[in-house]
Amino acid sequence: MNGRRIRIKDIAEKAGVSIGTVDRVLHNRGEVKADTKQRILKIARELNYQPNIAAQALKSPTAYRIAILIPQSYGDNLFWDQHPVGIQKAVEAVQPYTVQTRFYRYEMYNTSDFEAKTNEIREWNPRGVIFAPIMKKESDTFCHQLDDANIPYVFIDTFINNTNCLAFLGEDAFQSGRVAASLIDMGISRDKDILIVNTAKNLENTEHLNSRNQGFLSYFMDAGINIGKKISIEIPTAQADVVSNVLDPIFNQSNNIGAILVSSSRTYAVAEYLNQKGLREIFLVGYELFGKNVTYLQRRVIQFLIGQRPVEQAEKAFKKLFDYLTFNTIPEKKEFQPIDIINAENMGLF
Amino acid sequence: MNGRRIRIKDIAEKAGVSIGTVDRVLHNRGEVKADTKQRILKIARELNYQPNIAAQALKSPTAYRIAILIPQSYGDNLFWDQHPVGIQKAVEAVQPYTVQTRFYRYEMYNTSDFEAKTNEIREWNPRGVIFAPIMKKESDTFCHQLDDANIPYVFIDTFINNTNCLAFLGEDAFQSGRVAASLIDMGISRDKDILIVNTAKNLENTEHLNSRNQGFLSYFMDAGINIGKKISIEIPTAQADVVSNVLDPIFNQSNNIGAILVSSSRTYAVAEYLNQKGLREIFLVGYELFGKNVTYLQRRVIQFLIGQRPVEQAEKAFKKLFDYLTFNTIPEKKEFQPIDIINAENMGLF
DNA sequence: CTGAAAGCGCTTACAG
DNA sequence: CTGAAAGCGCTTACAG
Repeated sequence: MNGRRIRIKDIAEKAGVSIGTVDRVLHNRGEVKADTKQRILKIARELNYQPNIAAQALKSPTAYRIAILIPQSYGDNLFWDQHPVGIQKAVEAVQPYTVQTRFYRYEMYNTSDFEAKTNEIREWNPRGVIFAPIMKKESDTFCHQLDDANIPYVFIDTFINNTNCLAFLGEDAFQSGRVAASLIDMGISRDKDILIVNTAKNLENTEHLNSRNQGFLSYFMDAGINIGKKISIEIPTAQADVVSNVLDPIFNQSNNIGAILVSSSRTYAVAEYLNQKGLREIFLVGYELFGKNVTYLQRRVIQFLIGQRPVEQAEKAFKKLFDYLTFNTIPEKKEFQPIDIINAENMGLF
Repeated sequence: MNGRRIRIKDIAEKAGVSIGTVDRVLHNRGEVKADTKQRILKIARELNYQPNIAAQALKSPTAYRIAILIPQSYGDNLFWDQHPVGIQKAVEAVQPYTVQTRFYRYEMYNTSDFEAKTNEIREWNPRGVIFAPIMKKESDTFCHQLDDANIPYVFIDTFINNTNCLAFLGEDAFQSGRVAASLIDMGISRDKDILIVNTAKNLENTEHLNSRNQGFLSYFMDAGINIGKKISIEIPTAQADVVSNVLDPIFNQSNNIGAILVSSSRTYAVAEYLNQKGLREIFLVGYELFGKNVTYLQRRVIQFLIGQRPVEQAEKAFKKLFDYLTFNTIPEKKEFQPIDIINAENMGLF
């Protein structure tokens, strides 16, 4: 932190060349004799040269174009409205660099809309892309297109294999299933059954809901003490009548269910049901702190929500992409977000 | 984000003056005719002028001196070694500005050492100070000295009233006591007793341990279902023999204790005791994720740790001070950190 | 009270 | 293959 900083000029003097030549070497802009190049690099290393980013930024006020491709909010589910907030924060944080962001929001599970949006992005020709590859096959195609165009991309929320993504920021879904399990295991007695509610339309295409389920079950294989049944069901949409149709047959008869896990952010739909039916003894655990989930957590209909900090997720994704574009920093490939355990007592501070 | 940015030059042209004059007005460096001043300010506002911080930073490589006054680590307790990490991150984040930080670490509860360190700081004459006002009276004195010298300061960890602190970053101690209570309430049966272990030498001087205790008890007044006794005891130091001396009389006889709350980061000391005694049925909750606490959490001797993100705390404190010094941004005065609930399943991701 | 000029460290044409 | 010069937007003496 102390002492005067090394400038290009210092390197140039030591090497007996001009600053232009040093710059060429440092940026690999070629056309430098091999041995002067080596000499300069050696000196730069020895002096531990770090470019002055103020000067760098001052010279290049060209705005980076960054495209962000994420789902629309749908109905009560405002999960995806949190990411833009994070992007905004990250953009402000990289001042004095200027950045131009554009959001492309596709309809969830609508593959043709997804494709339309990816085409718009390619027309815009951004320097980098941040996106949530919820639909595997279509995302794969988009990755290839970006690879061909030499545009780096960062995944958020969901990870898919066998791509050249620069990085991934998201939840360790398997582990978050385990976290949910550990809370339920503690909250209900040993012999009670547990109902697992999945709300996705098409589970195959949403790998991380699967992982949450697997993680949840794995916990009871090695660490949990609960020996009750684990019953999986699916609720296609969050509408009240649909929820009732699925849950009534279970709860209108005698049962041994002590807890429910909702593997997605639509936990409020089940909370609504339990609340109306007066089933307040059920220990309910679900995902994501926002909207109606907050209300039901506060009213202690939901016992715990598992959070994955979507704002921070987007913020970090942007930072990684930006650092790559600006400083050529290769980020750690996979970074998992902390898994937040949130109940009525600590919710206010998130 | 779009369009060309307004520069001083643009304002100067519109006002029919030179850029020097604009600069004088913008920085209140006086000596400008009143009406030109008004004209320039008006234009700057209309054009929504924002200085280019790259250019600003490039011109003034004068490093801000920031002093950080926090306790030393002591024994196994590495809590205060986490804050320097946060400061470091924050300093890197404000590049291209250069900052010179100096850490002054006082011996916990040693008032004369604290005073010695505050004198050293005043000799160094920093632009701002970040400090943990653990000892109320001595901290008060230091605040007055800083006020007189016109040096802004930010509190971390502990808040004290009636000072001119720029901001406070820390835990809502009362609420974190409630969080601990809610976990214990869920983890043990209704009629079990709860032991509250306080480890500070001098509770009066450490207000936030008191607040945690109060919050903990308050939970059982309004939300908790546990009706067992709440027994408070004090353990002066974390040494194994001292811990045994206090706890043996309790656990060597028949008792009804189902859970222990340790109100400080020295939770590991109690975990060590429980582990050695084979008291694995006790539900143990304590504070701070580091060192031996981590080990015992992993081994499920500790059920939950409450965390307050010390790294992030320091990071934010620095940012607030820096933004004030650089951009004159007045921060929100009191900002509470999120209260993290951490168990063996989500600990790995923090 | 005000303007003109130098310079922060870098990058980008341009000239050789 | 290399150097000299201009300029990014601001601040800081200096001259008047």
